[in-house]
Amino acid sequence: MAKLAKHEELRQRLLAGMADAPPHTPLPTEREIAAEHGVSRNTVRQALDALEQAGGVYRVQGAGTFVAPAVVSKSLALTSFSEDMRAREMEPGARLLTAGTVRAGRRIGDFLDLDPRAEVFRIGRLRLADGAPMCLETVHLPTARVPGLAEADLDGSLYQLLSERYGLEIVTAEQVVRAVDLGETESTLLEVPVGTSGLHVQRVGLDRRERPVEATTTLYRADRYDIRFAVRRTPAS
Amino acid sequence: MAKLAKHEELRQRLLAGMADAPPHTPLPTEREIAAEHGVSRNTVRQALDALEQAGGVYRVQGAGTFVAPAVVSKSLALTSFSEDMRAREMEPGARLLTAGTVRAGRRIGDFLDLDPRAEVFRIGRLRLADGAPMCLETVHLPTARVPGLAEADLDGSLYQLLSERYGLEIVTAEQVVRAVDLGETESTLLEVPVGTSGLHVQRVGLDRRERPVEATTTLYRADRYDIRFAVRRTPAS
DNA sequence: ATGGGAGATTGGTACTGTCCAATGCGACTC
DNA sequence: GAGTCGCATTGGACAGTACCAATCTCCCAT
Repeated sequence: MAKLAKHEELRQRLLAGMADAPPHTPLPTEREIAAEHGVSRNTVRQALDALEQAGGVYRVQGAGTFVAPAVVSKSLALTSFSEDMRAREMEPGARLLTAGTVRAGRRIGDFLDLDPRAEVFRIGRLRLADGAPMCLETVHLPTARVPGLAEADLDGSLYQLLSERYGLEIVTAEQVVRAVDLGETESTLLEVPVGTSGLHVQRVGLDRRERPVEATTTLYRADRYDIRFAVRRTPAS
Repeated sequence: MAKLAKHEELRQRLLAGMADAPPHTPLPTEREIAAEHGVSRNTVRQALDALEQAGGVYRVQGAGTFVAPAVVSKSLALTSFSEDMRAREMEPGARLLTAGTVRAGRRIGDFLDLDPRAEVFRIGRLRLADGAPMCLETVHLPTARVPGLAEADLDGSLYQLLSERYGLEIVTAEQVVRAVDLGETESTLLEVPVGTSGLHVQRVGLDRRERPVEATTTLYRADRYDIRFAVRRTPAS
């Protein structure tokens, strides 16, 4: 059990306390929370900042802090396919299509900050949800950074593998979302009619120092998948 | 000129200073910045928090704070169509298609927290970028909250109008993104072949108290538009 | 009843100070 | 020359205090 920071533990406790409160229910005041939990108001504010960021509460100066109503969605987080599916209450699965070493090429080389001729490990998988096709996923990893990676390792969570064996922690990802017309092979694998549309997500996973670690292209079935997230007004300039 | 908070002014100054620095350039230490700008270290941290959140810098404990490389995109912000297009260096435009009062119906009533029979003002516009069709936009506003709104008001920025005349400030929005097959009328208006795919964005704009103010459905041409954003790992639970 | 103003309440901003934890560099050892 | 150990540096975490700004409430005048 890792030792948690006070503000983080407080955040979780507040979140748990809010679990079954109706929207717009006021939380105790910051000063009250501070006294009640034996921490400084700074720490309370730090915890509330995180909750606000995640869309769990909203704050109004002079009025208080309130439980936010979940209109459509919470803020987006970086998740693996498996986590994502479980959050949608579906059972994740996978079928390996291809795995091997190829040259990066212009596009992938660009994403991963590599020479186009550099070798990358490419993994193609058909991802399932509740047993039916959900998306086609193609992962690219620089061979140099994952020596000894083999097909045998591809059962479990890729992120977990990268973290535990290679010390590669992906903390940020940059994504580009597009709508595309599915080609023949894609349609066949996803079991949808040719010509229907799909949701195309290009992702570059970055480590703590914003260095690219992994590039993934995912093609979702439009009829089974959508992306939900909250955005906020940010100060100009 | 509004009086800005110190942390906000500092944020802008730091951002300006970083403008033409190559990626991974270290910023001064927090203690140095504090001394240099005559503020406390807390204030510096608050400014850096905002920059980090926006994807402008990254921090490594024990090492320093560094300029983040812009791999594909900065974090997503809530923007109007016009702002969005200008950020993409295109000239925004609009052609009014329909405007009038209709009943909310199940779906929109649900989004806006209204009775399905309540009246909403509906505005349909074809949005242009550099003179060519970019998307179809349908805005829904509760009639009760925008009394006296007329066609004549629909030239300029809708958000600005809502803010100035009705005191409705949209600070948050929840979005659902899907890929869809375009129908005949849609394709015709967007000037693309029938059956091609489009990017469908459903947005609910919320005020400071997370009350729904506006619901917008936007249908983008897949060949001209994509959505870019950064996601971060968030603590479990 | 109704409108308005005073004051208490609540989140927002800011400063000072202290200690902790991760990093990285350099000296030292083998 | 390669590894390793220790210390200075840097961001992270907290406490405590003070004052400001938006909001809400409640009482009073009309």
